[in-house]
Amino acid sequence: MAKRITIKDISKQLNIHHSTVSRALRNHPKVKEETKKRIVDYAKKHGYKVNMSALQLRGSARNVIAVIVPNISHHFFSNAISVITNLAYKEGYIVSVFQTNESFEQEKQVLDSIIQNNIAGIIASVSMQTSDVSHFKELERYKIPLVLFDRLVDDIDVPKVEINNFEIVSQAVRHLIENGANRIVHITGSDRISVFRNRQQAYRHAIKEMGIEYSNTYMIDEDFTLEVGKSAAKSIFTEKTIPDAIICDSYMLMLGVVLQLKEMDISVPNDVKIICFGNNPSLEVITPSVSSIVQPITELAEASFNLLMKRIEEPDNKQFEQQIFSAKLINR
Amino acid sequence: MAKRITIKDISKQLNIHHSTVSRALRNHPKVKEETKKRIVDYAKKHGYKVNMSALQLRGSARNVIAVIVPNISHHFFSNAISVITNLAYKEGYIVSVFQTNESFEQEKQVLDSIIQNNIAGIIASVSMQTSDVSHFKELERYKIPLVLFDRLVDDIDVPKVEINNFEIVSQAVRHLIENGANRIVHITGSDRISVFRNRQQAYRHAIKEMGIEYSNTYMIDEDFTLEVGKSAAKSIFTEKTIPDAIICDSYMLMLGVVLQLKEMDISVPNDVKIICFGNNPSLEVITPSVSSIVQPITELAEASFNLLMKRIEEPDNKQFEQQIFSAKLINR
DNA sequence: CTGTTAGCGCGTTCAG
DNA sequence: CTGAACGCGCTAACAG
Repeated sequence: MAKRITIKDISKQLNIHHSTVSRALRNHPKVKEETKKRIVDYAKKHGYKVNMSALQLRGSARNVIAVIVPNISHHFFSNAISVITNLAYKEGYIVSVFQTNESFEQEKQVLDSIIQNNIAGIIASVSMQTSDVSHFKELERYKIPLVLFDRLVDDIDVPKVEINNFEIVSQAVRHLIENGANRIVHITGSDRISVFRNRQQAYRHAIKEMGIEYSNTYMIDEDFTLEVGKSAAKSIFTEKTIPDAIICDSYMLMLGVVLQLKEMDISVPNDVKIICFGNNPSLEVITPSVSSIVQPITELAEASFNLLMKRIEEPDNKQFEQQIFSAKLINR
Repeated sequence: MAKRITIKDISKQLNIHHSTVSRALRNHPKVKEETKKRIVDYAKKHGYKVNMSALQLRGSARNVIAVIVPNISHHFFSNAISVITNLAYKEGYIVSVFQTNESFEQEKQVLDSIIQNNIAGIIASVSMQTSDVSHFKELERYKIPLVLFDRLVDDIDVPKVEINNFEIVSQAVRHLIENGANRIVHITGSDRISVFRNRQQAYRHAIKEMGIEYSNTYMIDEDFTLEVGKSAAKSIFTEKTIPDAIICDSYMLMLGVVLQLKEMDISVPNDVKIICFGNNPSLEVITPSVSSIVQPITELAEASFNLLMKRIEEPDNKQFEQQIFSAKLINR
């Protein structure tokens, strides 16, 4: 049962004290070049690798960043994770991903295991079912910095990164109305989450402002899957008054909606215009064509990461920035 | 600077030796119920959490699984990661994701940092530029179990999970030819990777078998992006003989191809039929319509995870299973 | 320049 | 049933 080689193994073999070996490997100035060379050569030859667990235990290093998202496989989140992973890697961090599956319970468990694992910092998008945030507040006690992105909650004071949800949805509503719509439905997430709450407020505010009476907010508080989108469309389009436009807060939901409308022989965009949130390049070739709100995912992810780094470097700076990036409406 | 609470802190407060505290928290039988209760209550009240780094250092626990993929944001991989993360979580593991960006160098570095971090096991899909596998072989020395999935390499003896690439591509070729195609181009990855090599062999074998002369394998050994797909199409469709069908090994490449053909006013599927690999639900609503080869991602991910668990539980069992799952051709 | 010592948090001896 | 001692791998402080 070969064990992994340690600093002590090297020290025994070379008859040098293990602290000297440690110094040599850390490139400490006060080690004779010759012994340093011997040590480094031996280490390389025998595949010595530091044991991070030991460093973590000593408190001298925390090299893992946690990213918490509701669903890794959603295009928006997987892109964000991809960007964060590359940035983190450059800074010497590893990324662990955690998936809450939109469940409050799982989110709490996830935070638990993060605390157990000596993690350097967290970038999180909260689950749809999160209302109570005490589990996030608990992180303070363990001095684990937290940055929220996209799916924010209000009652917690940490750096936050989001897009201009209010403005972009207002713009979307105006755009639809100017193009003849007057029965717009908004398919969205739980109003516990500020992203969705802001969008809902924008929606209501804008249709009122434009003098429209019809208002229909269809709230979904589970994972945004294609199936959920289908059943949303089914229920919306069997009401007495059916809409002539849809604003959909998720790409996946939109796919479901489009498929359902196809089945019901409702034509897009003739009978119903659709605008959805989403950067999926497939949108370019999707028919019927759907306008979309493109989010600057890379910028969001970069900003989140940079804010986290700042928090890690200056743990006592309690000035929490809130950064807002602009999404763009692409008309198709 | 509040530190995190440890077993010793509890022991001091309660005037009990820390070893007893440890036993109580691990629910060791020989601790008086009363003291156990005192300890557990105190621990819960003050938010005690085990320090995993300490456990790892002692060698009593490794609770992190690494997943290595070329690009996290590709639908196939993000789905696999999502499935693996959920399974791992149930078994008490955390998942760290690593992205090689299709680079051999980064893959080597990734393995380095995995070794440093005392990781329990690895599920990997190799990068496009990987030919030499010595960095993977090095894992043996550190007793870190490895399972390869989807993107395999031959010269290494570990459990492997893949789909029936040869059969499904043969089937795709036959399907195209039976539907009138006789100039099929295959847009694929590097032949260093067995997935792509198998598909290329299947392609060549099948067109030969069907008595077709035209043969065109377009190999790409970088990340499968939309842009790469576009430029592939551009170069393919400016040759003297242009194809009437395409088999495309990636969804993203296919999107690029379709966009480029649109620009060139080449009609799909009238002028060119396309079959691509991919499970993206967008395929249902993409126009022009594209047939696709659907991979059983969930099964692949589950199998990989289970094989890894087996390797972790029986590290000395050198019987390496190779599991093959069936993809399905969906005609559109 | 190098060796000694101590301790990070924990669980497992081995004694009582 | 509980306490004392040890060591996992590493580095920092101290002593030569």
